[in-house]
Amino acid sequence: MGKGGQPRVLLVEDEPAQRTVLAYNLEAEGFAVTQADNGEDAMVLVDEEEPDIIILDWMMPKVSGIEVCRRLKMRPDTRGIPIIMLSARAEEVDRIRGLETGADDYVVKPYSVLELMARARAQLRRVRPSTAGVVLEHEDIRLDPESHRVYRADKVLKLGPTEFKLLVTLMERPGRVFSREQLLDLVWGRDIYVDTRTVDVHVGRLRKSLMQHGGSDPVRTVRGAGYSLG
Amino acid sequence: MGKGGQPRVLLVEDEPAQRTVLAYNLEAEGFAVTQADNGEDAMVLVDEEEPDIIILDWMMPKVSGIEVCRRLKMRPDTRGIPIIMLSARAEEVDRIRGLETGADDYVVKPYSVLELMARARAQLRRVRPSTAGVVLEHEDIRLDPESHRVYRADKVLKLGPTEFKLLVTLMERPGRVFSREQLLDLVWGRDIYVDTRTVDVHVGRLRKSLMQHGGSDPVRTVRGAGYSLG
DNA sequence: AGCCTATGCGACGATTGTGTAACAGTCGAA
DNA sequence: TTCGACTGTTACACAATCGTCGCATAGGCT
Repeated sequence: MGKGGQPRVLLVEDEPAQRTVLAYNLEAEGFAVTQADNGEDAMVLVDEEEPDIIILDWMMPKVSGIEVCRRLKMRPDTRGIPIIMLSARAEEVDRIRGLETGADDYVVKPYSVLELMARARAQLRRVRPSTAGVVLEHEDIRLDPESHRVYRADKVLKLGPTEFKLLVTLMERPGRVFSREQLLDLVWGRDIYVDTRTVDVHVGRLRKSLMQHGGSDPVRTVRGAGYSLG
Repeated sequence: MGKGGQPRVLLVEDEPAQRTVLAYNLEAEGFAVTQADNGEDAMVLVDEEEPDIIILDWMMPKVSGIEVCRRLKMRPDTRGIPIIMLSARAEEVDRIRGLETGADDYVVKPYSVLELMARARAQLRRVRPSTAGVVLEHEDIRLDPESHRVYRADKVLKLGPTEFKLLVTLMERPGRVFSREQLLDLVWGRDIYVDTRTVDVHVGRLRKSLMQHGGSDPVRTVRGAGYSLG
């Protein structure tokens, strides 16, 4: 996942009608969709877009789906990306071969769109090992991602969802200065159109939340550059 | 159990990417993990490490998972170790054969990591009834999985099946925030397609049931994230 | 100093997430 | 069969939170 927002899916399907329907539904479900209609483009887009998951048609001109799958599963940097293969019923015999090639799941046409979504989400959940278990600490601030709780000097703080994500981001690299654009990317999500000034406001809110029981301001403003923790 | 409280798990999976993700998560969940990428090593490590539980991939080079399972269940000294088999969807037909071979549970890929953890804990609890863990407790709520009964302040509560499963899930990790998707996975099951809002409704019902004799609301809503106990 | 830009902050409607009641469908027991 | 318990979905209301604006203030230049 881009860190913050929509999961990115690369949809590779040569049949335009099917691709469009699928893309529409995926977007309605909150995915950021990149489309390709052949295997060659797909290989390029994998590098450019760094998708979180790939939905791949089996039969395609030029480079077939299974070939794309095989190549991606051989590269160490792309191996981790889950791949869901789509296949027409007639090709069902090749099912085993598909999974052997490294596909993570397999959906036979005609499929239920709901089912495909559910499987896509399942894959994302499987691969993304949540930041669980790691308690972030900085000075007297303690953040537990698992329980979604933030403490300062052993007092529980109350923060909104965006403030929480913002704090997680800052605490993952204390001292590092994040530009407003970077924060928008990391906290809000990649392609979301929001004024960069909004970051200021939320930093302000985060500050207030962090100091709700007293204490000094742990957030540093770097004029002309951005913000950092400490 | 291992000496220091951590349950030891032997993880046998030949695909490095999957093994790594799983190991990471298991360790984050408090397991002591030993890894093997083939059946032969697995057999040796069973003796050397004396794991409390084994997670075993079905398909593997050399000695297959099912073969490892069969051998271990024949030896009197290893028969008692619970084995959870992992299998790709295409091999689902072999399910019966897997359980016949003696596997104690069976998880189909793609699985939710959370679910796998939950099942592993369930197996450990089953094998080790003497150890505290049979009866789940949190504050004044007591849940006895054996008798399927829930008490609060020594009064018996009446809950429906789904409410019960939901409460079990939450009580297995008090404080941890579960997203609606995770709860759907853990309580309803992975290939059931149900609206996430349904979770809200059942949480509401659980709340009412838990407070039917008075008392405060033990379920915490984490806006934008999910629910947790306490 | 004066000027210009970047930032802090309060206030405002708009949006989103959640709680809950109501409803219809399913299932099993009597 | 009829009954009752339970389910998943929907609709509505309310509250939390959001993004933007306006203006005040602070910082960095010449």
